[in-house]
Amino acid sequence: MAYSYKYPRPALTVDCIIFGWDGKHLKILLIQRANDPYKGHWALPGGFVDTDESLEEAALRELEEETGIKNLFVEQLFTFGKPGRDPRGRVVSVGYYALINLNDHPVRAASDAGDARWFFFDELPDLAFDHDYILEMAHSRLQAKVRYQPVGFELLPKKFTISQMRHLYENIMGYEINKRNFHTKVMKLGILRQVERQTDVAHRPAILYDFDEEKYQELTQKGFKDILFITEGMLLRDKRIGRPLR
Amino acid sequence: MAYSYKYPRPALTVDCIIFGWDGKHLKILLIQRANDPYKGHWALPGGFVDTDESLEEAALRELEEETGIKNLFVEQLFTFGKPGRDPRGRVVSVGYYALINLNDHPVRAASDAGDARWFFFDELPDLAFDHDYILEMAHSRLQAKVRYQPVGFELLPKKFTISQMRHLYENIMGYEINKRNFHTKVMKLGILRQVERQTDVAHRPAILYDFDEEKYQELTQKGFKDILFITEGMLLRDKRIGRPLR
DNA sequence: ACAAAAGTGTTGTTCCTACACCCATGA
DNA sequence: TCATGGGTGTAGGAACAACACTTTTGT
Repeated sequence: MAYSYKYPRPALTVDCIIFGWDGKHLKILLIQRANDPYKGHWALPGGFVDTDESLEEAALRELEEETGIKNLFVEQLFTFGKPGRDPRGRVVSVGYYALINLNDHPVRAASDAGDARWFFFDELPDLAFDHDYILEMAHSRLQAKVRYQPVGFELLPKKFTISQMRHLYENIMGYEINKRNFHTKVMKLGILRQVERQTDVAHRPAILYDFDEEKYQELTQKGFKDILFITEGMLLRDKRIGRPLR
Repeated sequence: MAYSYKYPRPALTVDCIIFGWDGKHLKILLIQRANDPYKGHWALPGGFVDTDESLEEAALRELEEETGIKNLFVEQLFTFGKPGRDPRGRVVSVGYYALINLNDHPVRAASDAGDARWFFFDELPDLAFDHDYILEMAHSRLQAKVRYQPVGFELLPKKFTISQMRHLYENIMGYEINKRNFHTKVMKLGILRQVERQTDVAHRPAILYDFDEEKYQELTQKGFKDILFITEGMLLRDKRIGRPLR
């Protein structure tokens, strides 16, 4: 059975850019394509949009089908529609991205795709289609977002130290961050609750915090849009850490 | 002749949100629909994407066909794809927005649409489809953008006074702005060139400036992302001017 | 005692905010 | 001279940037 229309229509797909954090490294979730085109290549999870679901629902459905991950908060990134980006013909794709803590979301080998795996953000394979471009854009967006919103709580474990948080930010931004000033800034926000202390570490034990969601809500509502969380001078630009994408 | 596909495909359209400035008011470009659905209603200019053009090209083409306006810099806003947003069936729409100076871009009565007109942003008619929602989103985006980038030069005439610039920002933000502090901030950027003086006004003549594009480029490249152009305290929130949308 | 990482004190500087005030023009 | 809007001075405080320093643990 076929569906016909008076005018030609592009195919519509969604692609998911899932950033993960394992406590040490920033990672990206990729699937190995089971079919042509680009059979065997790694790609962003995603697929065609059904007629009765919203774009966001499509993104979440495809993600679950291909990787087993569900219940994410995704955010629309951009829509990619340049003719020629897919060898099968005109395909327009809506990108969605999300941030998760790796330990909370195990990846299962999926049915639809050959394989699903986390890759270090620094060591990505060549991707199918224009997915490397999409990924680059998602990363820029993440960097921009992180600067003026203290996000990253989705990525961190429930209890975390300021150092862990700083380490995460360093990996996202690609630069070392001034320890003192980061600490001051985070504390001033007042959205962390001290819960306990580290044990069994060969140095002064760090304080473990959790995230006070109520206080965070208050902040966002009172329009804290003019706080820049990561300021320019906080980044130690000389000593570059991590590797830039391409 | 018809086009058929193995699986159903949503139709893909683009919609254009064009903000205009006439020196006094913020306006929006709308067209009157010539055909059903929503025949006779006002709507955002836009239409179906052809198979061989990019999304941005489609937006610019539709805009020109329906309003005669061309050569704009448009920026992608968001993609709207909730089932049911169009009574004709599943239609996904990519929104593009742009800012222009009204005097530079005359609107001609267009062939494709019944009529094209500028509306005061404060006095919009009920719009077709979910276009009021799209417009609201575009306005939020404009407000956000304007806060951390000194845009608005597309909207202003070639020579303008600081007051005119402030007036524009007040209309975008919906609040009065502190005169002194706005002036200081603009001057500190160093992207304005003093060119001449007003004449024939019943008060001290203002200095006319133009926009130094080179200096602006320098700024953007050196990453001035952490300057907030419009800060929180600069907005005089008590004395609300303009009316919020809806 | 030492290494290692956590966490704190502090200072000069810039930026923000909120005022009050003066200036130049046409009527 | 007055009304009108353009433009400037400035002071207190908050935030930023940069640096050195102390603390607490395991080995």
